[in-house]
Amino acid sequence: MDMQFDLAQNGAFPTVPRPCPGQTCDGCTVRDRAICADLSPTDRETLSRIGRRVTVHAGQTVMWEGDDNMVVANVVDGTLKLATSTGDGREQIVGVVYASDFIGRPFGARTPHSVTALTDARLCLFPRRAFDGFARNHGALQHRLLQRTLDDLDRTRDWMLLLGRKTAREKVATFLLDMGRRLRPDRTGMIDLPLSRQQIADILGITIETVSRQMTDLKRQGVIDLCGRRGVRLVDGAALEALAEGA
Amino acid sequence: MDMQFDLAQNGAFPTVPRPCPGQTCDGCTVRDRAICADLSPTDRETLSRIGRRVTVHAGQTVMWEGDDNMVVANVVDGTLKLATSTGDGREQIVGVVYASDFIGRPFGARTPHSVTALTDARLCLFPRRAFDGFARNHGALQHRLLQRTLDDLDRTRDWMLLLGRKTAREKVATFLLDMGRRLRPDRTGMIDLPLSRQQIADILGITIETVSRQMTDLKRQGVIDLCGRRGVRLVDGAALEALAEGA
DNA sequence: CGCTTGATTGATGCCATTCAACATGGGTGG
DNA sequence: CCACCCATGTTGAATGGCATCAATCAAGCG
Repeated sequence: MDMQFDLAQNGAFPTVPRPCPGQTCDGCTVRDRAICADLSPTDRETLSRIGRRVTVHAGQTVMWEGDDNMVVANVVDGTLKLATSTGDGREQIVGVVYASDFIGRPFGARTPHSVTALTDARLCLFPRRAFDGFARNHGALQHRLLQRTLDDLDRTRDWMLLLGRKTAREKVATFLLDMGRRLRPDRTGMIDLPLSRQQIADILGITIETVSRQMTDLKRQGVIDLCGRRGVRLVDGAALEALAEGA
Repeated sequence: MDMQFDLAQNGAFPTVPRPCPGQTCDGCTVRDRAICADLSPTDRETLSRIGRRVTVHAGQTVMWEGDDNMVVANVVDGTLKLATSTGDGREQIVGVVYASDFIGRPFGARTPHSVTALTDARLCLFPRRAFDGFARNHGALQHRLLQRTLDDLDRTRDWMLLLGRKTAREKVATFLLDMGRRLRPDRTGMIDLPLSRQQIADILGITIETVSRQMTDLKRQGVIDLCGRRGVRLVDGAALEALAEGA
């Protein structure tokens, strides 16, 4: 892991990322999908003044598991991973967040898991305590946060079935279908995975070699097509569905 | 699984469990730990009139994965499991709930996972839509629900590390420590597991035989002591901690 | 007592990991 | 622009951990 390196190079997070002050909610691309969507213009303005826009670079870790919980944020742009790891370095990715998602742990003293940027990303960052105070007084915000957390919990629990009970083949097939749903293919049907093999392995709870073998197997079977490191085309979706369920 | 049997015997849930009407919040044993804790007496009274007390028997399934989402509930007494399963019958337990916990999926049309009683249990049951409506208008309730959901999400994500990255030995050790924290031992230090070997296996994502082998191994090492089907004594907690982290 | 259900133990095989070599390709500096 | 390099990905062979199949054991119960 290059976390130590990131830390040395960039310093601990809250003080680090380059702020882009002066930016308001007016041009915000996620304004009506993020948790602030239901706020009145004046409330949104108030919230906006609590926070600030920052950018983080791919590989940079935004929050560390177990640290004092200082900030929460909306993801304006980019992709980040949430992860935990064992004492001896085995890592499990417990979530991947995209534009308009919310990160951090409101109403809690500790950061439950690390947050690391997979791509360059822009965040709308709030000091946690200030955000907590604001949320307590704004039911609409709190309601959206609740909805989002309930959805996250459902998805996370579904993923437990994959981690605990599915074979490597089923895991990879499920993962590819998931990506196919989330990502827009280009005109040839090719999609560009936002994750390395190692990251895929850390999501599925298997090794990088197993990911690679399963992918080439699926290619040999004509179910998918591989192109370069990150390109995949889902040739036979129905077959993938079948394999994902254990056919 | 005897789910089909339960269904045939008792009918689909919402109409089934024997109601115990007339009971109020006054003598409720979980009143100040459940989500209703922060409500004013009059609000609590209102909420109480929306719901009703029911009892369910061990083995009975309260909600079915994928069904229309009709009810939510407070657990007054007993233990229940939340589970999902693959088409071919492999099951993964995604949560275990105890007295004062909340079950069901507010603000959602579908039940995301099944809920089954592990012991006889008493529930304070609410029609989902009515509960949703009440919650929307009561920030205190919604806030507590949010807190609880955030905690659940943290715990669930932690469990993903176990499912995805830990060995059978580590899984069993972690499970036993978790039980040791949650359950009160008797004067000899013995604790009574609320789960069968099959259920433990379904929580840890391994087979019943592997659970059994790991337990007897730990016993041979003098780390734990086994007594009957459900009795365990954690003899050497420090050693267990070490094994849980991969020593 | 037999019957049933749950738990333990044993034998065997397979899938995923591990260790290792090799390929690829994106990026950089000469 | 090409050669080189390092990170990333693929492939191979061997090991081992866990699942599977199956027999035995231990309780509870009619």
